Amino acid sequence: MGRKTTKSGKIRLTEVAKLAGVSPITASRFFRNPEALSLSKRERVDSAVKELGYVPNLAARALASHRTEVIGVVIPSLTNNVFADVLRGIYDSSEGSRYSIQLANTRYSILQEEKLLQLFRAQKPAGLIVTGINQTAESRAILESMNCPVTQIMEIGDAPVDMMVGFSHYDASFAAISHILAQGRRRIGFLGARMDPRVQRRLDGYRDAMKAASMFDASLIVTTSVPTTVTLGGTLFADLLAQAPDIDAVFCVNDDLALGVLFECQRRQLSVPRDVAIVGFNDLEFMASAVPSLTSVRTNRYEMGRHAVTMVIDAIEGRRPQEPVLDLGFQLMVRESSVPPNT
Amino acid sequence: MGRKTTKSGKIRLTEVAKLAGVSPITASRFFRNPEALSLSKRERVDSAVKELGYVPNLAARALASHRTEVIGVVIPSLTNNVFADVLRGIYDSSEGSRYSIQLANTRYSILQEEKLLQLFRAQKPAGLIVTGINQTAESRAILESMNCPVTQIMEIGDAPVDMMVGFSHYDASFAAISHILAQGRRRIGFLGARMDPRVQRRLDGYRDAMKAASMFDASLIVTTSVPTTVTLGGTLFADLLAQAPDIDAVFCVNDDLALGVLFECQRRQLSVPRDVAIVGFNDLEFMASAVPSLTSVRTNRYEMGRHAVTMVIDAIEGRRPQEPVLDLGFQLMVRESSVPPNT
DNA sequence: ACAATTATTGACAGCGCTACCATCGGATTG
DNA sequence: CAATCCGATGGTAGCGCTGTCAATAATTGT
Repeated sequence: MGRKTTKSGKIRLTEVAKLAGVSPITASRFFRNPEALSLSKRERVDSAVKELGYVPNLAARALASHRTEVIGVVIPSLTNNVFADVLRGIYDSSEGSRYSIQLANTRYSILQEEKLLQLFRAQKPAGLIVTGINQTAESRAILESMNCPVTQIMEIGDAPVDMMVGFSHYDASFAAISHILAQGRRRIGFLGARMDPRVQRRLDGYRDAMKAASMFDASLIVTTSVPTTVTLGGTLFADLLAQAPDIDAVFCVNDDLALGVLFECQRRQLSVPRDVAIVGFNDLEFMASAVPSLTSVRTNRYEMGRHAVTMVIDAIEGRRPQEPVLDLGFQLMVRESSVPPNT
Repeated sequence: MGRKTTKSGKIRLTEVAKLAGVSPITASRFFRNPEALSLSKRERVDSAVKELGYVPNLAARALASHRTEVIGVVIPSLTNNVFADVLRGIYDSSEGSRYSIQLANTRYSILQEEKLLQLFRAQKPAGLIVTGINQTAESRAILESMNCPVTQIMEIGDAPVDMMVGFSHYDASFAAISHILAQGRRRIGFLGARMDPRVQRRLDGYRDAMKAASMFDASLIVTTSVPTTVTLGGTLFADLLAQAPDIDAVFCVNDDLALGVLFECQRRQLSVPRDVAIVGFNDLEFMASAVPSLTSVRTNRYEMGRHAVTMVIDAIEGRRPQEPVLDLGFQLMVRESSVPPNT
């Protein structure tokens, strides 16, 4: 009579309920709201589940409950190291919870984002994490109509769809430029690639900081919509030198560009930081180990992912945060590339 | 009477069928096997779907059909650039298909992998992509019992669970070492971190190439189980120099380590390649742009992702490949860091 | 021209679970 | 002590779709 088979046969909730001597609905509640069961039944169901090796059928659950346990994540890039860290935070935080992550990649296209959100809407996710605050009106309408918690990540702003976790790219950039100015540099170039909204705000911070110091000059700015690479950093730097040969510092919107600039300086026998100071953005791991070590703005990417998931899950389960906008800030990591060579 | 509401109300397949004047099952077939419908009905259903803005309920579909349209992907790391490229290929190829990707991260733990595979088994995915060929016996048993196409990626071997796409890490490493030896270098150090199975095979290739040239010396090898970073490359190189001061070349199991070695050489005023040749692995983008440019082994990561998905989808739909093992090979990208300075 | 075959189509039942409400003791209250 | 309430439990009905198989229409061969 040993039909307590672990074989992936027909173990449904009904079987569990039978073994535990309760009704199926009680067994169902064991998973969704165990506190509602009396201790004795809870234990009986628990051991029945274990004995039978029961695994819930998620499709049936979703169909019957009109809900899923999926958190959708919309990011613009899979190759950008920045998002790799965010994703790691997201996956780390979602493990152990009942929710699973469904990833979607917009490739920096807001139209693609709109399509992906439509897809998500059809799936009725339990929660959603989207990148940035520059959705199209249509995307925003979808998000607002979704009837599930939404967290916008990577930056913060005034009008969250629901919740936000990020930092001010404008402030971070402003702080970086202020630091460079404080080192006595006057002709600070700006190098930007793949000018997404967050990079635009870094440019705004640069512009305002330069204007505040009466150092602004449009010919110090070189940008392109091309995706970032290290090689591109060198190219942009060459362009910058061509149009403003007297620069004494470069602010790069990300660390890959900064590394490219460093290599280009080596190629041109320019001394860093004597001839040119270099400051990057994101503080990827290699920045500390370059020669000279490179100054950068550290952002809390992993934590951003963790918080985003936690906020969404908490909101799904009714624990809404006091404050919907969470500012994770940034830190300027001052290194050799931006301070006087002989301090 | 204009109840052709686009409002996300109650548009089920039944409504579509009614509007199209067919039975629900015919409407259902429109999605799963449109060729089976007569042209007239196909068009009627098609326009009904569009008019009503019908979106299939995936949960109901999964419940009724005992299948999902999910392809599970098991990778060991989210931060490793190598997998970022593979993932990009996977997501790019899955877009436009009916299948969605479910990602899971083992963090290089084969026990974690086992757990994740158990989870996947419960969800009955349509297909599975797993990293490497070193699953536990238990994992392998799960994979074989899953009754869905499985593709192992990143490397190739003799006994595929089902299909494979990758390349020989042993051969790639052997080729790299042969190249360095051909440049007249004799004391070639080996730097390895996070010694996962694929890195181990690179070590095997190194060892055999060195032995074949009668140049093998265990004191030339420095490895650690710590995860790779650029900084670690410098540290390992320092260790190597300490235990074998006479080295004239370094082979690094990945490009991050190689970059770290380059920086460490700059710090120690060692000339590359005159004093030390450097060769990396993977050919990340920055290798070409470093000063000097760094030799590396190019691997077709993006293509690996693309092929893996294509193979799985084809197999799901009954188009099994002639040859279950696909070798994508590698290319040695010879650059300044490994050739004589004055050629 | 007629049986045999093949392409289309539909009826029925049910996938495994949970929403909704009903039930039923027992505790609380005036 | 009856009226009320509450926590714990169960019964009934589907959720929206598709597998199975039978029924019908179209096609073909001889």
